[in-house]
Amino acid sequence: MDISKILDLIYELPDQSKLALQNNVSEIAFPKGHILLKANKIESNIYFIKKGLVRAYVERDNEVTFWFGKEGETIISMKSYVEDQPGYENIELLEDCELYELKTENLRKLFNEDVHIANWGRKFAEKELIKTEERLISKQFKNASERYLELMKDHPVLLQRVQLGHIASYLGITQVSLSRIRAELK
Amino acid sequence: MDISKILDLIYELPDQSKLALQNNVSEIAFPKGHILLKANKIESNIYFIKKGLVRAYVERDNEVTFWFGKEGETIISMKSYVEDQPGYENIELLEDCELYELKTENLRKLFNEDVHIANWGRKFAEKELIKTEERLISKQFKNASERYLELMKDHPVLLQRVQLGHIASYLGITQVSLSRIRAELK
DNA sequence: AAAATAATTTAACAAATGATAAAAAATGAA
DNA sequence: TTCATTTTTTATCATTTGTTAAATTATTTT
Repeated sequence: MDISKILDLIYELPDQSKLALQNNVSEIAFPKGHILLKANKIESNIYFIKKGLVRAYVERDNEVTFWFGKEGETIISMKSYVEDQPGYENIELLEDCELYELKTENLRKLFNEDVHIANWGRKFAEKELIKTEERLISKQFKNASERYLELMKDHPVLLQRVQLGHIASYLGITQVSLSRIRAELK
Repeated sequence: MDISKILDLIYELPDQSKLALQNNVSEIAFPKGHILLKANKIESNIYFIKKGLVRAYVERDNEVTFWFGKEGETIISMKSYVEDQPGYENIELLEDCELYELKTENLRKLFNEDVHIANWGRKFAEKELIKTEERLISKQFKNASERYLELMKDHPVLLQRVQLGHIASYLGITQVSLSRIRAELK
């Protein structure tokens, strides 16, 4: 997916503003397994996924995967981007990826100069917020089996491209529990 | 908490932009128990809490409380505000409240006219996003007892002002489970 | 203060999920 | 292909959380 399309998915910009953004974007590729962003570091870039699949996870006793990103989606260390503080997430590439890279510093400059880009940034955060809030609510009143069915319905492609251990973690259960749930559904 | 302080909590605006926002704000009060926002309706206002306490909940088999707002916080139907669609949340006042009211329509106009206000709106969504994401992650790798202790540490005031049934729902457990957890901690 | 109502706790049992270990299946490397 | 490694499933038992009902405590109304 090309950068113009990706930017439009968030919010349609006037040509001039869109060009200003695109002029700050460069292309870069990494292989499967690469760790793109590391926790406890201030990250100075954000990325848009041209091709490939990634996951965001935090390290605790075990790894907790809390987000998947595929073509058209934005990779960001929220804390770095918003508060200039070390982030909590690691980003691992689950497939070979082609990415668009944008320096946070340049984006900040554009936010202050161009009202359309500022609103583009606002829309991005607002849409992510709704998605996250809906997941939180879903987690709160659905059991693991219902959340699995919901994921199958809403994001069937993830089940084909992501190994089940990560899916289980994303659903907030152990891999063994997920296996059991899948067995019961047969 | 006065409106000037509340706006600054999100992002410090130049005087002129701040005044433009404040000029669109009016004061209004409602008693405890009032339902301020209703689910499945497009809401045309957002509110800032001058004084009081509210909760956001969705109705399923039972009620699921997923957010509390107190002095200085912003009350918003996310779907209405972001996508002009009926929202999923109800907002109930848990105490008598004094609120600042702002028409979404006017705010949208300001977003398009004033780059500072657009960035103020961006910061608001970004900060809410981080809070929501952190709660989602916490829900994913902590058990109920750990989440209760975390809430006690981070928001002790809620435990004094909110009845336990709502706290339990917010933690994603039943009231009976919360009672059991509290008994074990004694 | 007494009565009525609402909120919280306790108890007993059921259901869901976790932990550990082992087996089976799938994938990747030589 | 064969071997080694990784992923997924299955089985067993432990722990956590849910459900229901009743008892207790707190709050509100009369």
